[in-house]
Amino acid sequence: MELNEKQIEILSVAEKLFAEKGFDGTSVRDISTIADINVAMISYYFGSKEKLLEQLILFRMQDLKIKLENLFNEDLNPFEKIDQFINFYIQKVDENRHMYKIMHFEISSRKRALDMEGFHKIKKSNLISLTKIIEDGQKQNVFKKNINVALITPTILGTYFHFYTNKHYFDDILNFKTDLEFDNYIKNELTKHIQTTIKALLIYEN
Amino acid sequence: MELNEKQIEILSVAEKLFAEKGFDGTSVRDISTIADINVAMISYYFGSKEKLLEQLILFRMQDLKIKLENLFNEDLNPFEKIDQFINFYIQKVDENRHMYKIMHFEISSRKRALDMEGFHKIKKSNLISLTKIIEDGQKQNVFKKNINVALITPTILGTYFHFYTNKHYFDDILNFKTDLEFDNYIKNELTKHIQTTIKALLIYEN
DNA sequence: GTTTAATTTAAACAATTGTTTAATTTTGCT
DNA sequence: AGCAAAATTAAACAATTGTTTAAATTAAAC
Repeated sequence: MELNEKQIEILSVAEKLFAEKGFDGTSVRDISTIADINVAMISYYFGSKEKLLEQLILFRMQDLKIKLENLFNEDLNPFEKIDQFINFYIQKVDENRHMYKIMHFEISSRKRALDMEGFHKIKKSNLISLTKIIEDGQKQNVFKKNINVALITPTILGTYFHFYTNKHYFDDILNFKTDLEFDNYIKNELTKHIQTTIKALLIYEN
Repeated sequence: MELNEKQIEILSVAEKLFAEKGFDGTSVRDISTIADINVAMISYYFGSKEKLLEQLILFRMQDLKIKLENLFNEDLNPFEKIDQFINFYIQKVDENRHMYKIMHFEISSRKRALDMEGFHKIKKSNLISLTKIIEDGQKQNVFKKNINVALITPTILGTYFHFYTNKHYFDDILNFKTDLEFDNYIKNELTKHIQTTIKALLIYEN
């Protein structure tokens, strides 16, 4: 489906509102008011509110596709590869935080199950990339054996999301005055924390 | 406010539905139907749907209060204390997974900001307990210096929540056939993973 | 310039929402 | 048993929901 400027504008407004107030907490009139269009245009362009969500997912899916293959050609040691992997991963997720929030906390509880397959496929592809890095490090004897790779992603993404979804709390205990401070903390401290955590886990022997 | 059996039953039904379908995705008629009561009883007992949510939070808040002080009297080394802390923490959170999901992913996006103070207070209290354990380990020279304690909790809770909220995905890649398998995996493998991760982080020197 | 198609609009639609009403039933107390 | 309070009910309420209609406007094609 070809999307014109106006349709993309509507999708962008919807994306922000869905992430902020949830799908059910957002009315089509909310969307139309902020997007400065007539309510009927949503049905006209997308058919329904539900189909608008489906289009939004399809539209953003390409952004979510994180290209990680190029990490292998470079002449980096396994630790540097992990650093780069996490840095790139968090950066991409952070850029698409609205969409990721919708994917994780909205659609998982949908009545009519939406197409999660594309999303799962991307996740699996990223999991394979990570597995390769780790196996590489194991061959070089810098990472330990018996690593459950499937649990690395929950720690990477989980740490990020927990921080992001509890913004108020961390604004409080870390004394952030502006949103920029919070964002910068994610880019620097939090990303570094996640990198350190994963690297530590990969060499730690119980 | 005193709560009778019927009121608690209503709150329990509402809790489950709010966690599953969200606050806005749950109608008072959904609640009344499942709780097998008349719709008007919700207004009669709680005043409104919003106040029902407030009561639910107050009611469950005591369950969320995790008593961690007793961990210090025992004769455990810092690693064992971390293991016990995480084990107890995850267990408590897992028991109250519905409420935690509501607290994290529902209320944070509420228009009329609800009382998050009690919840934040509990979190801060737990953070102090964890800080004591870590400082103890640092004094005994088994943990490294320069640990950002505030980022430990996001990794513990974040890993758990990411796993829990993406149940479908992990059912798929880890081949769980029943909910029990998933639950047992949390109790055993995932908890162990989190324990290992945090202990690794606490000794890892960059 | 006329015609056709695409876009945009205000209004109406039926369904669902949270809440209230007023009547009825049940309960607890003396 | 008699009475007052509490609990429960079906019905109605107004507001909001997503969606459709049919007319009006704009754009494109010839």
